[in-house]
Amino acid sequence: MAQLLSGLNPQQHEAVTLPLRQPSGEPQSALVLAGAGSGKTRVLTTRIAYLIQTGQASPHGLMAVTFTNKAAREMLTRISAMLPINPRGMWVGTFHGLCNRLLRAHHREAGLPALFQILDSQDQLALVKRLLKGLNVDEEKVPPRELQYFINAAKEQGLRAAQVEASDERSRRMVELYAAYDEQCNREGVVDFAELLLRAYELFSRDPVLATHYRDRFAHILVDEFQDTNRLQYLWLKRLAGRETPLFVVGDDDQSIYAFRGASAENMRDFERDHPGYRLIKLEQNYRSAGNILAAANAVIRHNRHRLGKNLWTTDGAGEPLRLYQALTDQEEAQFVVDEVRALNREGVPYADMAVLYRSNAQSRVLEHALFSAGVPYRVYGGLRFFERQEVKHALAYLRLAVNPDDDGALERVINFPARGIGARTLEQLRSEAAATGSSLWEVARRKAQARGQRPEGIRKGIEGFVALIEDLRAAAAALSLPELVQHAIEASGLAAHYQAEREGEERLENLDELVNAASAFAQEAEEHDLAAFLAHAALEAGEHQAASGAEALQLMTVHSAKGLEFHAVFVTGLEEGLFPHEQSLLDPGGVEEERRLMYVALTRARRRLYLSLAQTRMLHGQTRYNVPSRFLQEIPAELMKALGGRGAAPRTAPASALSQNTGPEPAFRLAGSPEWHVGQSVLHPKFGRGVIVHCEGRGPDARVQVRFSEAGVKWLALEYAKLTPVH
DNA sequence: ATAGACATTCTTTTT
DNA sequence: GAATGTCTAT
Repeated sequence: MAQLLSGLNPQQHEAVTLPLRQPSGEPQSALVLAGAGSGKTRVLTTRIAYLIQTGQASPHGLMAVTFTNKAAREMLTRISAMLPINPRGMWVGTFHGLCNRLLRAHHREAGLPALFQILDSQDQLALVKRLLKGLNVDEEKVPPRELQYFINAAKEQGLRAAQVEASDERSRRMVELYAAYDEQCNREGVVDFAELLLRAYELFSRDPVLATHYRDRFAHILVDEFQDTNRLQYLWLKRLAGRETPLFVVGDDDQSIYAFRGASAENMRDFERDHPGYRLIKLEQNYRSAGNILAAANAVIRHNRHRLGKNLWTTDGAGEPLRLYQALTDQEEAQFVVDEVRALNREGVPYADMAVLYRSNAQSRVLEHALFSAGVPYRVYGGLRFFERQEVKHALAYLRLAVNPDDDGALERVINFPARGIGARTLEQLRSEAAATGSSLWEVARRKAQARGQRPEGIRKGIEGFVALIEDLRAAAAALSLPELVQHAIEASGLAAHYQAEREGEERLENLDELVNAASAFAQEAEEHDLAAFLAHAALEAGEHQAASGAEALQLMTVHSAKGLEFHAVFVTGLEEGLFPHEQSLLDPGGVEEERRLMYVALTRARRRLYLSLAQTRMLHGQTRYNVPSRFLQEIPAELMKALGGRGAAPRTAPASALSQNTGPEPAFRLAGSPEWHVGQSVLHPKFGRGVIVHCEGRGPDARVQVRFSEAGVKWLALEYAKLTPVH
């Protein structure tokens, strides 16, 4: 025990050993405000170990919820390092993972088929599109993305279609479509991410006996990254916790970076209201970063209003100054990163202990190019994930059909991939018949195949072939082991042959092999190893199953995915207005503050060395943009920073103080030297050739011109995207 | 029916 | 620039 608690500072100690009851007998809830690098995960895991070791909790009676899979894994690893217990049976996981577990166990009570499938956002969008098409709704009128967003936003508030208040015509329409969407999901036996939570939440209201059972079981609920929870997640927690269960939540309002996804700062306030006598513990001592880095982070975050208030400090020295580099172009910025990274590596810093951070994934390309040319090993997080690759999704779709052939989404995805002569017309027939009879596409297809199979000339092709294939897979699912089944599906479906024939198919084949490997790994590790569980795993954990995670590689990632990590040296790149803070964020009220929190997260990832860089010119979406330094740079006291000179003689860097001159409050994004377009002007387009402007319309990003091209005729072009050059 | 050209659209972050 | 959707030629 002493060993468990040794080395904790007074606040950490208090959090870990906080009694479960208040003197009054009320449950003692706690809100631990844990600054970056203040030992948050340690407190959480040590408390769990402490509760178990002192007999105040059993591993079985405790639930710990995290936001990401990464955090859940880390927590499990640390717990099993501290305690001689098998953590597998413990309820430690993400909100979605735990809800999935709950719904699998009680699918009947939740009104779900035993083998319900999980839609990731891609699948969800596809379903929305299919729905709109089926209802003959013009995609111009109701953009699928907006509907998807509307549905998720409602669900994340805990609202079903019938409960959404619709004031105007448009929202009434959206609500109708939301209802139709849910019906479609039910027909297909599929569940989207938000639905996992909403179902589990409703399950407890609908089934009081079950609710009581779980309330009695989980005498302890601990929540990580509380600032990132949304409304529904909080409601779910409250319902599960009941009156008698103390909630132990850990969070940092300054690191709330998912408000855009419905994470609600309100939850922090509601927590205070809902838990009278709760204990507030602030962890402010930072064990990660040098003084200057913390000073910079504190200085930046101070510009936010409505904070719960927290200031990081350290007993460490000030350390080095932050290094600022202002490049002329994004390529030069990338080169700078390459040079510094190599220099640091020569000094003995392992590549894996350095990270390059950026605001958006699109920025990684230039960096990757420079690193690749220089032969620096690197690894990119995020981007296209393993289970999101098209070949993997195709294979998974076949497997999903083996589990549940009524899954129309999966069926549409692969009924003609690889091509087996089922074209748009055939599919259209299937669809209309399915709509008319209220059955799934699979049922219609099977009926058709049977009817035709009676005819003597029934050669197995087209629909018949497909139906036979799926039936074969269904039979195989019962007979083969998981990896064997995956292998069989890849071959029997023709996917393997298809990609073998394709010139660029090699990598895809490798990924399919990797899928078989993933299946055998899953079968070995997971407690449940049937196909349905594997498919759920694929949906919930899109997987960093990224190409060989080279142990000794520089880490490239977005600031979002860097949360919770730390590195010896960190490069925060692209510190430009419009990029970071992102231009989209400037529109909504809390946007800039969220960006600032993001900046705070970025800065606090560094232990010893922190680089800040920007480029005056950047190629983005095929356009050159001329950017002004980020406002966040001005918020860092100049004396903490040292401006680095560029290579060569040209004075291409500005001293820190110079940064403050040209950043006004204006949204500092403009297209440099963007010519004044006017009617009658001659222009050159890379594809359409020469033409003359005949109409101008709109301003800013919406500006469009109509051009009469000598070859290509008359076209409307959006100035923001079209690569038009003026001709004089 | 299908592949491939061509055009259009959207570009923030993720369970 | 990429990914998706649409049109066209086979």
